[in-house]
Parts: sequence; C-alpha cells; structure tokens
Amino acid sequence: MRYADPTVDRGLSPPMRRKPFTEQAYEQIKQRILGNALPPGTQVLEQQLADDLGMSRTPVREAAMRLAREGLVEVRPRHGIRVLPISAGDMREIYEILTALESAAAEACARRGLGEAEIEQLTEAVEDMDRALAADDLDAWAAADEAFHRALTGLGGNRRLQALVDTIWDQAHRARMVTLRLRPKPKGSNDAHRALVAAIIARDAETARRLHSQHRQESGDLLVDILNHFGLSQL
Amino acid sequence: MRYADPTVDRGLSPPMRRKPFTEQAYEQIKQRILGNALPPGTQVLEQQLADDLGMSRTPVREAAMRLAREGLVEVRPRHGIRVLPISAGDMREIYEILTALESAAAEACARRGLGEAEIEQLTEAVEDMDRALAADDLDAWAAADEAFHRALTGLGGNRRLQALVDTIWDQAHRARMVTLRLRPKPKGSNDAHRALVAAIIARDAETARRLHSQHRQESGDLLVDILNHFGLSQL
DNA sequence: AAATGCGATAACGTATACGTTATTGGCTGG
DNA sequence: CCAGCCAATAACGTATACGTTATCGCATTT
Repeated sequence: MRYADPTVDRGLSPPMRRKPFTEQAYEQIKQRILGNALPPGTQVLEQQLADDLGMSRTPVREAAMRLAREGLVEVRPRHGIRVLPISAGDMREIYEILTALESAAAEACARRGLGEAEIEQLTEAVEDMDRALAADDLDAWAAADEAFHRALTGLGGNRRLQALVDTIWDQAHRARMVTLRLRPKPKGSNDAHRALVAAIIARDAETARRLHSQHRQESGDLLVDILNHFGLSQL
Repeated sequence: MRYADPTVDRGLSPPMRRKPFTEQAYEQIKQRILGNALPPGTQVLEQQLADDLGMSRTPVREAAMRLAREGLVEVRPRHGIRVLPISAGDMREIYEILTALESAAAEACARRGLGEAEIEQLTEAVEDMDRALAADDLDAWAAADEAFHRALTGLGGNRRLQALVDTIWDQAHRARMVTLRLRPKPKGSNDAHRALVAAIIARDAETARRLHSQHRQESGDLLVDILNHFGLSQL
C-alpha cells in the first residue's frame, strides 16, 4: 500500500498537517473544471482521475459526489464523471439565486453598519475595478469584481450565506469568463457598485437591497442575452 | 463479502432499482437526527453507525460527509460523528437565507403568473392550515405550513433554488418543532399566506416579494426570540 | 497527589479486493 | 448487410485490509 511519503511532508513544523486526499481531489478537479482543463462534456473515469492525481479511487469518488451535488459534474454509473455544460437556463437560475442572496447580504451590511476598515474592503475593490477598466485589463476587472462580491457577502455577517454564494458563484464561472470578452465594457457595474457602497455607508438598507438586486438582475439578464445571441446555449 | 440479498429485492419488476447504500445511509441518519433519535450533541462512531444500518463504513462515511456539508453534523476525527446543536444565531442565519430565497420564489411566481392548478396547490395548503388551526392540531398545522412553503418554492420555476431551500429548511427542523408549542397560535401566518397568494394571483411581483419577505422575517425573529426567552440557546 | 511520559489501542484515512452489472464487440441468422 | 444475441470485459458499489496517529490508561517522578 502506498501512503503519502512522509519525507515529502510539506516542510513546516508541527501545526502543518497534510490536506486530506479527499480535499485535494476536490480542489484539483474543481480547478481543472473551472480552468477549462476539463471542458464541459468531458467524461473521465474514476480510476483515470485517481491515477492522474496519484491516489486511489476512494477520495476521488468522495470528491466527485461533492462536485455532483454542487452541480459541476454528473456521475453516470458506467460512463464516468461528466463535466456538466451550463445552459442559458442554468445561468438564469444561478443568477436568480445570487441576486436574492447577495441582495440580502447588501441589506444586512447596510442595516448593521460597517466599520472604517470594512468599508475600505469594498471601496478598494471598486477602485481596482476602475483601474482595471482604465487599463483595459478584463481579467483584472473580473478578479476585482469577484473580490467585491466576495467582500460584500463576507461582510453581511452570515457565514452560511457566504458559503452558499461561493459555491453557486463557481457554477457560473465558465460562463462569466466566456462572456467577459463578448460584452460591452462593464462600466455600469463599477457605477452600480459605487452607488451600493454609498447606500451601505448611509445605512439605507432598503436602498442597498434594491440597488444590488437591480444590478444583479441586469448583469444576469445581459449575460443570458449574450449567451443566447451568440448561440452559446451550452457552455 | 455480504451483498444485498437479491431475494429481498424490493418487489417490483425491472425498472425498480435498489437505492444505493450511500443514499440509504444519508436518509436514515438524517431521519434519526430530525426525529431526535440522535439528539444534538450525540456522538457516534462510523463503525457503530455502519453496524446499526447493516452496511460497511464506506457508505456511512459518504453520508456523513454530506450531512456535515449540510450543517447537520460535524465529523471530529477520532471522536465520531457529532450531531450539531442549533443556536439562536444559527437560526438567524438560516432564516435570513430562507427569507431571501423564498421571497425570490414568491416574486418569480407572481411575475410569471400561475395557472389554475398551480394556484390550487397554494390555496389548498392555506386551507389545510386553517383547518389544522381550528382543530388545534399543531402538528398538522406545521405539516401544512411546510407544504405551502414547498409548493411556493416549487412553483417559482427554479430547481436549484428549490433544492437549496429544502436543504436549509431541514437544518431548522428541530427548532421549529420545539418552538411550535411555545409560540402563540400561528394565526398570523395563515393570514400572511393568504395575502401572498392574493398578490401572486394579481401578478404583483413586488408586493409578493415584500409581503413574503416581511412574513418570513417576522417568523424568524419570533422564533429567535422564543429560543432566547426560554434560554434554549442550543438545540 | 498532580504532572509527565510512554505504550496500547482504537478510530480514521486511504488503498485494495471483489461481486455485480451495464456496455461492447463479435458472431449468427435472416 | 443488418438486427439481435452472447460472451468478455470494464466500471462501479461496497466491503475489507492496513498503515497512521490521536487518545487514554498506567506507571513513574516530584
């Protein structure tokens, strides 16, 4: 039986524990899917993935079941693990959920009021978005946009909500990456985020919710329209 | 090696397939938790659960990991699987999420408009709630209330949202059962549901959302207050 | 008696073994 | 040549085996 070679024990002293294989498998497979190394429609056998990752089928199976429940793959009993394509309809569902949850987070932020340092996280992200847009760096813009949304949900003070949003956000990753270069410059997003931050600072919960809800819904609609317009009904 | 006895093959002809052990384990353990056969704080070893359920550790482990991600248990290496207590703070988080998602479903129902038969599902549930309340049958009331919420999310036309709500709803199950008999008669809920149905029929999306959001938020606050008032900070 | 060290043991993470069954490729009959 | 059958096989679900490591009891020390 082959176990993790203790001599390769990721340096560091005692508090550094090796990440369980199940976790490694989950992260790596997910990364391959999001990074398009495993494009939608791909089918891989459990054994094959296990070989690739240098572990046995057990952790791979556990990771696959998790990814399946998160909606990234489908396990088809004798056909392997299939990377799911995302349809425009899926995106509609995903954005509807993101809209509801993120708006609730925005409302919560405004209601409870944020501290100096917390506001800073948001404004920082908006400034990064501005800079990226000025430099025409769409990848940087996407990263900053993600940072903003992550900060927003993080500051809402609801861990469960944050975890849900993270999971769901990942499902839409591929579609966002594709549409990023097919859509008009996302100037509107920056403005919308600025307005939201203002509402949060003003502790106007209802406005914060409404602004973000509207913004999210518009982004979602735009994205779905682009997918349909370019005939990208499956990603 | 012991495999499922084919002679006990749940009757039915060919299209009837035995449910995988992993699934059985998940359902049974969950049922035991929700039914309080495994009260919060309980710790059971994987092997022990496996013996109880008449299967090996493998499916039990998979079920445990799933339940852990759903927030019902915590796996503590070498201490067994621990049934998590629910705190008032947890309930706040859970209700915040339910509020956001169900309100979105209500809005969606109103926006797209429901057919005769679909409306019927909702009014049926409300009538059941009325009957149960008149008969002072709180368990029946809770069941009808759950049916209403399930119908609402189902009719929203967003499968992902429905699945999320189902999972999160379960997390709050114990707390609802406990507070059911500590709270005043839930007459207000019935009225709120009736008003919501009216808004949906009128296809007034914004009102539907606002009504349901408010109702949900109030139920959540009430529940949290009761928990705190009775010192039930851990369930 | 309390604290420390150490060995036994139990529980876990992972690997492997194994029965079951769907799929597949070839073969036979039309 | 094609449809249907059959055997081989591959992939999966589940069970079991096994190395690792945390915990616990017990003995030794202060």
